[in-house]
Amino acid sequence: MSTTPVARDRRTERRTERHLRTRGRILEVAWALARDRGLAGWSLRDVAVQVGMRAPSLYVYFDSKNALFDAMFADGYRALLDRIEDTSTDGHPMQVLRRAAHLAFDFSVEDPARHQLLFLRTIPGFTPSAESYALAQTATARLTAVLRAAGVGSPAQVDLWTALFTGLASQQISNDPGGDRWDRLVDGAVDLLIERQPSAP
Amino acid sequence: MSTTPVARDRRTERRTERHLRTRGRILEVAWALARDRGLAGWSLRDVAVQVGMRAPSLYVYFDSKNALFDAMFADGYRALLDRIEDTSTDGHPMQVLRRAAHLAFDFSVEDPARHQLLFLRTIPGFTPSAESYALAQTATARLTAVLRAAGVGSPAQVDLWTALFTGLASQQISNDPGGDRWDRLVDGAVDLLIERQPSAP
DNA sequence: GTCTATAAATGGATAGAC
DNA sequence: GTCTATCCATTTATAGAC
Repeated sequence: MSTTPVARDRRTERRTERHLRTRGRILEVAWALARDRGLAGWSLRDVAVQVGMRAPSLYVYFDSKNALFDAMFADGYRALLDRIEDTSTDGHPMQVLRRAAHLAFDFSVEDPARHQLLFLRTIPGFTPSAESYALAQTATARLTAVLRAAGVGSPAQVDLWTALFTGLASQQISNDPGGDRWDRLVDGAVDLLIERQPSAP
Repeated sequence: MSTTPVARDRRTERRTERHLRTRGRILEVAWALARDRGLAGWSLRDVAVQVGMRAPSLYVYFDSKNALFDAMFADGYRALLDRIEDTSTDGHPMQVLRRAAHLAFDFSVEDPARHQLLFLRTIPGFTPSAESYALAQTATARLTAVLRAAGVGSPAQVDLWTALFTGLASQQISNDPGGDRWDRLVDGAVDLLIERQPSAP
């Protein structure tokens, strides 16, 4: 058995890697259950069963259920950040704003449980950790920068923008799940915001 | 002891009245707890204690916890209907729409738990009964009629209107509770929708 | 790292006495 | 109508063997 520091580091590394992989699996199962039964409709036991272990083993990877919620919160905002990075900011400002609007709308509608966790406050007793919340602020800042660059400049305009498209998504989720009744209004909503806003020059 | 049919009816009436009064008290306590700890943050035991009884006694008044949620759902929409009826539809369409917008916004913001129960779908396993849902539809129809009369005519416009002001309220609740960051945007949002330039200083 | 066992609390709901 | 007693299920979480 190797006992040199280097060999020990390698073992630790592999162990950490495996640990992180299992953590990721747990996170994925939790998301699947949340999507399937609602954000608050599952227990740690349910997660454990689907991962292939017993509930107590989960505590090796997460300190508590709220810690798992926190990881989901961070994971959700990381996904949003990725989505923002993957979205082109090329073209006419109007096109950029349309892309941004659909990005926000689709991101919420495609996963109502995630929408609920990230943008609503519905889990009694859960508050995101400082680290996770910082991630949320980063995502918000990144989206704000895109909007500013496309002419939606003032903080008030950004706030209105946010309210409008999360509002459309919320209505779509609650009142027409699987449909497109509010989806069809997204482009028109962008037009409304652009045409009415005083242009820069 | 009186045994005539008339006397018996009077007793039944009083008993029913008392029953309804107790039901109302239970409902009020449930709302208070929901406001205080979140819509999903209380148990039937909690309600019973604050009403001054034990949990099993609640079943004389409600068949299940979901039945209590259903009563709260109906109660919330009745409150919204009352609010609509109490709001004047006099004056310039612009004034009417502003009143309607503040009505919707304030109704949500002043009671986030009610907003969550009525407008979001966050209680796993709860679906409003047909009767309660009919009440919701009545309220929606009533609000739609007000908007139509004030010039927000098409269904798409009404949908956009709804999304916008519930969206503003949601943001206010989640991101600036107790503040007015999104409250200040309500009047400007009305201006946007009624095809006018934003109001001058 | 995973398990069994179990704590310890909580929850919704029912039975039956009074 | 209200109570006690209790069921029965569930849940988060911990202790400790392997």
